[in-house]
Order: sequence, then C-alpha cells, then structure tokens
Amino acid sequence: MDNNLDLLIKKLFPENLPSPAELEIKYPPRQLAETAMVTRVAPSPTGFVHFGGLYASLISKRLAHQSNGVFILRIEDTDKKREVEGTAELFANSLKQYSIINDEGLNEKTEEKGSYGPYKQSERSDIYHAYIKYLLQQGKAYPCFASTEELEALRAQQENMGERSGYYGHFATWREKSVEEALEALEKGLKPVIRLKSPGNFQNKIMVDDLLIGRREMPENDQDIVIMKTDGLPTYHFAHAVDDHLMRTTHVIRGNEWFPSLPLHLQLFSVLGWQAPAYAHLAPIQKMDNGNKRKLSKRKDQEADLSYYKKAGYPEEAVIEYLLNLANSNFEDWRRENPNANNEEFVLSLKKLAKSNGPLFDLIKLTDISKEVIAKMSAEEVFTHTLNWAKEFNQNLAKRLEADTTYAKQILNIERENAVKPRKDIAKWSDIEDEISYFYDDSLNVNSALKKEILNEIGNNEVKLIISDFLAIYDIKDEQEEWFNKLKTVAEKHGYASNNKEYKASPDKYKGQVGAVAKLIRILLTGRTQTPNLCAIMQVMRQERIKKRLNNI
RNA sequence: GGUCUCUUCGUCUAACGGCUAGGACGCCAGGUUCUCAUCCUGGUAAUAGGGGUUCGAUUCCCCUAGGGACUACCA
Repeated sequence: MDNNLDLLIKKLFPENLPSPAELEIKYPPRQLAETAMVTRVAPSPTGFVHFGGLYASLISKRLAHQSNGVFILRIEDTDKKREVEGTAELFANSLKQYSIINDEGLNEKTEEKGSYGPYKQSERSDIYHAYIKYLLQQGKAYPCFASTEELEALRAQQENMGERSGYYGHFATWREKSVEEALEALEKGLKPVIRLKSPGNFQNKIMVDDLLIGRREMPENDQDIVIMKTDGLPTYHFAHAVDDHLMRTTHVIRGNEWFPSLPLHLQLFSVLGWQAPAYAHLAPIQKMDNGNKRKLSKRKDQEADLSYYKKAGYPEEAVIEYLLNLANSNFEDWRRENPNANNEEFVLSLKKLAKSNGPLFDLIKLTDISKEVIAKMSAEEVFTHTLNWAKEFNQNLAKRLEADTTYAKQILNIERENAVKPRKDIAKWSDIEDEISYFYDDSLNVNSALKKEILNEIGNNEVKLIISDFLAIYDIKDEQEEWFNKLKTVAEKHGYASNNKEYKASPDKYKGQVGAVAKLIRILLTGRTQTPNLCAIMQVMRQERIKKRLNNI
C-alpha cells in the first residue's frame, strides 16, 4: 500500500524536488522588527492595470514602508489561458510611475530583486510541487480524475436537489478511491488534478479575523478544492498559502472578493502547519450603473484601466492623493494643514479605512484634487509634465512647446509662480493645448465671430481710435497697476466710466465701463472673452504680436 | 438557492450611547476682480423602513427592504 503510494507520487512528480525542510532554510524568517509589516501586491497579468490594483498597491506599499517593512510585487501567472504577455512589466512600470516602488520582485526592466524569489509563480513550480508531494504523502491531498463533464453533471444534480454545489463530502468520489484506482487511471493516460482532502465540516463555525471587517463567524471549509491543475500549475488558493508563507508576508491586503475564501485559506495554512498572515480585505471601488453600484469593470469602464488617467494626463500625484483620500478620509484635513508637504509624509492608517462596501468612483473629485495639485507646481514642472505627456499623446502640442521653450514656459507661468493665488483651471495635461493656443499665431482665429460682434457693437472707427490711443501710451514693461490706469485713461477719454460703481451710479452718462474696453482688447488679442489676467498675457505676448493683433481690424 | 457582508446629504465620509448630526466635492446665491479661474460669505441636502433595550440610539439587539461579494482545473 505504502509502496503503491510512493509509486503514484513518483509517477506524478518524477523530478527531483526540495523537501519542505530545505525550503524553510532557503527562505528563513526575515530579520525585521516586531512591528514591521511585509506586504505584497499580487496581480495576475491579464493585459492591463486595474485602478483597484493601484489602490491596493498604494496601501500595501505605504503600510510596509511606514513600518520599516518590505513591499513585494509578485506576479500570479498561473492561468496560462488568460495571460497577456508584457503585463508583468507594465505593472512594474505603472507602479513606478506612481512612485510605488517595490522592494522585492519584478522591476520595470524585467529583472528581479530580493532573495525570496522567484517572484513569478510560473517559475515556482518546484516549490509548489514539493508541498503537494508532501501533502500526498501525508494523505492530506489526493489525485482526482473527474472530467469537466462529470463535474458539470455533479453541479447540475446538486442544484436539482437543492444542495450546495461543489466537490465535498460524499460527492467527492475520488477522495475515497484507492491508490490502485488512481494508478489505473494514470495508466490510461488520464491527467489528474490534485485536491485538498479538506478536514473541515460545513456545520462547524469558525471565527475569522479581518483587520477591516473585524471578527466574524463563518462556516468551516469542507470543499476539496483543486490545489494543482492538470497543467501542473497551482491554483490561486494554494499558491497564496505557499508564497505568502515562504515570502514571510505578515499582512495580506487584497480585494474583498477574497473574503469568502478566508476559511479555505486559513485551512490551507493549518494543513501545511503554518501560521497564517493577518488579512485586510478592501472594498472595491465601484461605479453607478443604471441606478446600481457595481465594481469598476475593465470591459465597461474606461476609468478602470490605469492607462485612462495617463492618456487624459492626470498627474500621478493627483491620482495618488485621490486614492489616499478614499483610503483615509482625514487625508484632506491633513492636506489643508500641510499644503506643501509631500503626500508621502501622510501616515496611512489601516484602521481608518472605511468598512462600507466600496466607494463610488468620482471623476469630479479627482478633477478638483488634480487642479489643486497642478496649481502648486512651478511653470517648469508644468512644462516638463506637459511636454512628456504631449510627446506620447499629442505630437502637435509637443512640437509647439519645443519650438520655443522659453515662450512656452512664460505662458505657463501666467498667474502661477508670482501669483498670490495661483490659477486653478488646469486639471490634466490635455487641457493645456486649449489653454495656450491663442498665444500662437497659427492658432488664433483672426476672423472670429466674437471679433465681428464687438466691432459691430463699438464701431470700426471708434475701435481704431481706442486702439491707437491705447498703443500710444502702453508700455510692455507696465505692471498691473500702471497698466490698468492707462486702460482707465483710454476708457474715460472715449466715454467709458473708469469703474463699475461710477457707471452704476449714473449709467446714462457713459457708454459703458472700463470692462468694455478690456473686453475689446481681450477679444482682439486672444479671440476669447475669457482669459487670465490681460496685463500678464500682454507681457508674455511681446510688443510686435500685440501691435499686429490690435491693428488687424 | 446557499454562505458572507454592507446601508449617514447627489458623491466621499466624521460623530466614547449624550451639544442644533460635522467636514470635503458638487450645486445655488451674494461679494471682490478688466473677463475667466481663484478667493471670501452664506445656503442646499442625510442617519433605508419598522420594532425593541435605554433617561437618551446614527451608535446596541431583532425583523423587513435594498445593495455588494463569493459559490471554476479564473484570479
């Protein structure tokens, strides 16, 4: 009997495998302080980076680094059918862009760092096999040759009878089969999966602890779940237990879709004789869809994919601050008290994460945060970010910026570095093109409807007189106050009140007020009725351009 | 169906069982400014419903309703 079991195991795993004891030595407990947290993010490479993945990564990384611990990036590529090549690198790259640097695992150059690897599950087969072999020897796991059709039939039957579906109890037929029967099936060329022989009873209740959800009662796991698929790769559940034990993870932070699997995972740790890590299950970020909330989904929501923010040109910092705000609502209080601090200085608290079922994604809130973030940047920073963005997503803008970088930076500095209250009208780099277009002669619409309108309103001759009077006294070096005084002088000369109060007091005495003259100049100069400070704009535009535009009636 | 979980302004959320349920975003109104973006003032709006326990319930308990997750050889 024992000989036959050995034979079966040898047929299943002919290769030379390390023993569990050897693996314990190879991956020893980490020499870290008691309070240090070892966390990891473990994406499966399916072609894109999910917004929720960034959220979990941010929290995991912050908690690890705040406690002088370790943050790991592990790639869960055990599903060969769904795998999209290059996603692992994409993930590492994206994290890096958002300043979420992992201490161990893959980096953006497809190299690995850290001594607890490999960090790609597809390269850890020997490790998983070692433990599966061990469980088989112990009689805690068994091969199962049930076909997909058989399993489907079983499920249908269970549904008909109103029973819980799954492979458990007396439904788990291969659990009771002899080693000889397994050998026989093997002889026929059938490929088995390996199942856990669950020691659990569904009637038993166990207490599970979650750092966010709290202490909860759940039924024990009694499902003989698959731990190794026919292709020899482990399932998520098994790989999770093995990897997080061997990598000495202390805190597993992941989406709460895993919460129902917690009894199973605790059982796996117990069967393997290991201490389970602490768990924190995060609520997924959701979206309103026909009046119902649902998880952000890749297929339906473009904002689920991280590349959406990149393409639109939201600064990474803004996205991070939005997520920090979702994670800990006191972040915005902290930000108000520390307006210029780096958000890295904010101490993230696991306890303050909301328990609710998941916040709704709010683009308007992100936009607000983004405007604040950009308002604090220097012209140089805005220029660099915009140029980098434009090189990838808007070639024309990139060319324009590079053609005269000094001019571009001057434009971007209007009401920025010298301003008491910097402008807050840019939420993303893609907004810039329109913001600055009228500074460039090839983008100015010289025959705009607005221009015709104002010329009609005031009269061509009158406009010419106003403009020539203004140009006669205007000096490019004029600062705000002087500039405005000159504007008032011209306004008064042509029958406009120099301030609003006077005009309102006796509207009959005037054609209008100084604002009307400003409006005229603004339209001739920019083709718009709404722009930043005109005086600042004119200083940047330079004398020749001003003359040319103002005289082009 | 089964297991689990959640529910406070439109949204994100705060409130040892104890002030008029607080803040932020949005929206609205007023003020400042050459227009806009700002900035300042004010306003709008919530404890899902029903029972208990209690001097007192957003908070504790029960029921109902609704939402979400899981229920694969996917993660």
